[in-house]
Amino acid sequence: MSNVPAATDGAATAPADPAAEPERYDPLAIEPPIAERWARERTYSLPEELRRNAPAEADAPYYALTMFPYPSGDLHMGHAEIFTIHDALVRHLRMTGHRVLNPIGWDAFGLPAENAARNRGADPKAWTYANIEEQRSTIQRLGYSFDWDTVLYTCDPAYYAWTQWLFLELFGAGLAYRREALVNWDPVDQTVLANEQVVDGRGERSGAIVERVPRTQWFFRITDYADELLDGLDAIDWPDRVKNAQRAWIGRSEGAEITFPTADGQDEVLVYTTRPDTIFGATYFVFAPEHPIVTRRMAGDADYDAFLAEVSRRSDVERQAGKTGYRLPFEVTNPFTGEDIPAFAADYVLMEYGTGAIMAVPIADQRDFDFARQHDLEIRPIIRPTAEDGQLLDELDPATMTEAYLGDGVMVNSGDYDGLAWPEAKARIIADVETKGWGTAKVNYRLRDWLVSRQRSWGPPIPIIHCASCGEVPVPLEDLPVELPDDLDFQVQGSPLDQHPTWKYDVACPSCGDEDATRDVDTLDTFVDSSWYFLRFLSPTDTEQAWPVEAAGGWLPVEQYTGGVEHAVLHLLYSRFVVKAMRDRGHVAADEPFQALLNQGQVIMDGASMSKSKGNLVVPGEVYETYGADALRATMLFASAPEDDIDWADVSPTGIHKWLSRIWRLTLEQIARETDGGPAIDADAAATLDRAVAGAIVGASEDYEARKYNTAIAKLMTLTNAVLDATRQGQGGPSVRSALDHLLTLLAPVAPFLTEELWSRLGNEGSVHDQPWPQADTALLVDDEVELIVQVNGKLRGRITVSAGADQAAAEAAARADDAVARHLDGDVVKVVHVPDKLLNFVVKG
RNA sequence: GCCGAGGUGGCCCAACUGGCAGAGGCGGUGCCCUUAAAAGGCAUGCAGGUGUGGGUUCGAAUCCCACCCUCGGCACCA
Repeated sequence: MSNVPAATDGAATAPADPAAEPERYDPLAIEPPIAERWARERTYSLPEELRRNAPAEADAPYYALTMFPYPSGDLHMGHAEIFTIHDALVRHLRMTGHRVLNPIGWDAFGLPAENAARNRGADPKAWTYANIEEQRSTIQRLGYSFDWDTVLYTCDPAYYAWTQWLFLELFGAGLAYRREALVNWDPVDQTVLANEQVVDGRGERSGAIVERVPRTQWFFRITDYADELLDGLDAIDWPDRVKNAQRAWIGRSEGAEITFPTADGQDEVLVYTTRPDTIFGATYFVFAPEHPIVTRRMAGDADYDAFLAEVSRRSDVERQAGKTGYRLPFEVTNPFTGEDIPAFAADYVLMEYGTGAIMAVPIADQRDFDFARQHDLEIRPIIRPTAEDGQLLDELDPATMTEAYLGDGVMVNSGDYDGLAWPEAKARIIADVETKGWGTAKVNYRLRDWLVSRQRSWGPPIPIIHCASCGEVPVPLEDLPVELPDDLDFQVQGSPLDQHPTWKYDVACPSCGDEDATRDVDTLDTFVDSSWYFLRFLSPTDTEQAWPVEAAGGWLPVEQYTGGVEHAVLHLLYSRFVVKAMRDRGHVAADEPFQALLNQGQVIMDGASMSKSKGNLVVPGEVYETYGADALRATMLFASAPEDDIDWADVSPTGIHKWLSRIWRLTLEQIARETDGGPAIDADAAATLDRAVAGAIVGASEDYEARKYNTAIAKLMTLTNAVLDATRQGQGGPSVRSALDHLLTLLAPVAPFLTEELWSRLGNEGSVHDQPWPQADTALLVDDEVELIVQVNGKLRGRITVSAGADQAAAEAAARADDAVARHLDGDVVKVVHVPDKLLNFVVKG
């Protein structure tokens, strides 16, 4: 980088008149010109050849990524926090010798733009880009050192052409398919949703209670990767809570599928159970209400139709409140007992999980227990509880039980299996089931396929053409992107794209040429856009390929990903799936997209989340327009460790501003002394200060490595105080200058503007951000003498000074010579504990 | 209900593999500067033993057990 002149004209205008007011720290004056220069000169861009090719080891390549923002408006405090953490990380990495790939873009498709169009008549594209422009300007004003050469927008046809390509790749691999299923319908947003987007029975965005409706929709076959998605978690460095959330979401369970014949011999029903050992306790049988055997057998039954209608109207919340059941007019035979047991249709059994039918064991399953109590069904004890040591406990008495028994025990009333502990019984029964041909061992997952189609219009059109004779035909690659029309009417009820007068008809079947073929009118979920954007950053303008495969091999996985925990099972799971699927198609070498993940905490206010309606909203603008970007950044980082929440009511930008002002003043005073030749601090003070510098380098470096920016800043404050102490009488000299140079270098990732300005005012070469990370002179930190604390029976009784590395004998002698200690050594000394250079503890008896 | 994180001075927040509890900040108080206020400067721990009860240990904020509270996440998945 070229030699940087003083970032403002401040240096040139610094007053030589000693009587004049000293120049005050004015971040609002010094920051904007530097920010503009970084933007103009693309200071933090990586050379294109480096990014488009596999990087060399010697470059110490590092892909640091922060979740790209959704442009719903200007940046909020959460954005400022995560970008600040990420930027401190990136700037520190650069100073420690890494070539950092640090891109930014916008997750620019999505419903808010469409809602703005519907409610205010805005053009979704114009609305989106206006918000992006506002965010970009704030991001640059705050000094975040992104690479502006690789900006991407997911709503740009140059981007979504490749989102559509990705869809077709998956379609070609059989990983994208269309089928009818019971799906989540959001009546407010007027679209279907993925399971991951439904929280507590409500749409994640709209908050509306979702309805379960049968619809033909597009899915990605993420369940093909369920096992790998689960096992892969062990190899990545993510917070446990995110891994656990994904494990729970994938929900692997081991059990068996067993066939139960109907008593009339007409049908065979497959059930899935994780507790085949409890089969002797199966006293009734339950089908999902929509189970095909039931709907076939009950066809034309008005009473049952009424039940079905009732059940499908119930929300999840209602379903959990009580279990609705319908006694079916046939029975099912338990293959192990030969008994015929009553059959029900009930909404607590889900068609979408397992086989849609269960054997009900009320003694050992809480839901079956509840249902049995409600419908007065037999609860048969087939397990006798045992204590931890295997000791038999009292037998269960169904008459008095209030809940199912889930603990350890041995089988009873279970034929040949009596007396076995249940894990053994489970293994034996599965083996016997297989031998007899009644079923097989089976692994099941809670994870469902990813529903990706949306009935919305501000998203990438699904690149499929429907033809009466050829079926679902992919749009030929040369015809990508399938572009959105720019004259959509957002006032219509339902999907604007579907109701566009010409768009879907203006196409012929690519296969047979049939003019009656139509385009698929659904768009892809925004989570599809964001499931691969980290790959596109390598070559965002490439028209030949989605990403350079070679380069992707070198840069992926992203070494450090930072972002919010709200994506634990959405974006973060989808991206993992996409990378694995693309890997299997030969497009990327990595197994995982993100090697390490850092989830920042929330920015809250007085213990509550901020919102306009609560009137406790703080926005970045009001902070940086008062105290500057550096103060905003330092406040965020100092407030807490990155993963902890920040309560804005507890933090003080004024305190940080005061500290930065102090650094400003100390540096300007030093510059004045160097100009005027003022006195130097004495040798003792210089030695003390040099030690403080070495200590700060060691401490701050460790903290930066561990990303504990709050304690790193605390150590820099300590160093500032040391400079203050040393210069109290107005002296300066080389040690003070060195301390300030080091302070600025160590502070650069946190406060990039102040440090850049002062670095150049001190007359240093280049940018402070291009300096190598300082190395401490650790010899300064080695003491000849150390203070040893002396305890008697663990209580502090004295302090003695001994030479460093003194052995126990020497330390003990010195300690006994100390009056304060000797006073407590009346009894018998039974033991002496010596921790070299730290502590001596006498254990005294009596 | 299950899983996870966490309870340390008035407040936020530190304390490496157990080893002097307090780094750093906020707030408070006093003084200086000022016509005054704000801003700034200087000084000062202001008093508490780490949520509760046990245990291990020479020694526990740190490890173990039980419990209480707070905050997140997941909850009919057979």
